[in-house]
Amino acid sequence: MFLGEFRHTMDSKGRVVIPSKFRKELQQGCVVTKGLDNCLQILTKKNWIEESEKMASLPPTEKTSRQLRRALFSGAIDSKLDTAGRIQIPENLRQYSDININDDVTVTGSGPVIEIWSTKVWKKIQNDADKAFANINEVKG
Amino acid sequence: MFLGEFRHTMDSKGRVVIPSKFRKELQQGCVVTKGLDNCLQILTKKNWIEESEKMASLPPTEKTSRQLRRALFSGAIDSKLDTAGRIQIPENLRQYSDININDDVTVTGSGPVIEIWSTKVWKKIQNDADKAFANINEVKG
DNA sequence: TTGCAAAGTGTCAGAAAGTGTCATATAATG
DNA sequence: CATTATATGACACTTTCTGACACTTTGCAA
Repeated sequence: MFLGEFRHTMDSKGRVVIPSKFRKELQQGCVVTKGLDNCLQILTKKNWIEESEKMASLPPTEKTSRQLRRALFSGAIDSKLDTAGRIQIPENLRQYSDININDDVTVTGSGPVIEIWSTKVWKKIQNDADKAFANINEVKG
Repeated sequence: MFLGEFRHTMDSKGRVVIPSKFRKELQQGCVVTKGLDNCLQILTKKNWIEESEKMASLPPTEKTSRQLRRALFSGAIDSKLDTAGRIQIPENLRQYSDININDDVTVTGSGPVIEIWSTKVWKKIQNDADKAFANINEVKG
């Protein structure tokens, strides 16, 4: 179970530090995938296998299942932490998440997965979420 | 399991570099075939045997299965990586996939198989695939 | 047959990208 | 406050990519 919010930067080689609290669970390797709203997700090996097996069992003759398979697998990458607890983010995922070299990055624990955000995007998302929350309360009240 | 998305170009002799992460599994030889949606597929020897057996067992009386079988077998070529990790794409498969000499090529891991795309085509396919993927997740969430 | 052109294959070197390690700075903990 | 752990930048090292070029093979035609 991953919890919390952490600020880091992407180093000049495209690496991001994973908060030390998260490292133990990722020791056996992890998979980075595209998440919703332009974030990246880090899954444990175990978690990934569950997700991908669902996908692999879909019939390849159907168009939507082909699409799903392609999106999931092409957007994923098998990885592991280096000795300094960092993870390498490949070019295509950097583009997807809009995180460039030396950018500020926010790493959040989100239950079973870890999410990686461009801090710029994260702030906006959070702002929107807060607004929505405020509105709900106004309506209620 | 093949994962990820990689940009390359087809060299002036019709060869494409296979990303280093994929090479180990292809060391024993591989088969290149026509895939659906104008991509090319690379299968491991083992995978090819399984696929082709499935195909051979389809009833030859049905038109679509005959078509599939012809496309699969006539378009297939037994190949191997050269010492630089490249693979030669024969003329008929280049035409099929719309990849010309010196074109940009995207190589994607798609679970059990590798797919090779003209980057132009891939961008469109990827867009569709990402949409389908986002929809599924929205519904799930 | 012989020569020529087209296509395929092998090898190499420079450039680019990725990886590992260390030292210092910063933060967390008792 | 002292001690430990963590984060970050710097740098060296390794791997991979790419383009170039030469060699081999094939098919065709003189």
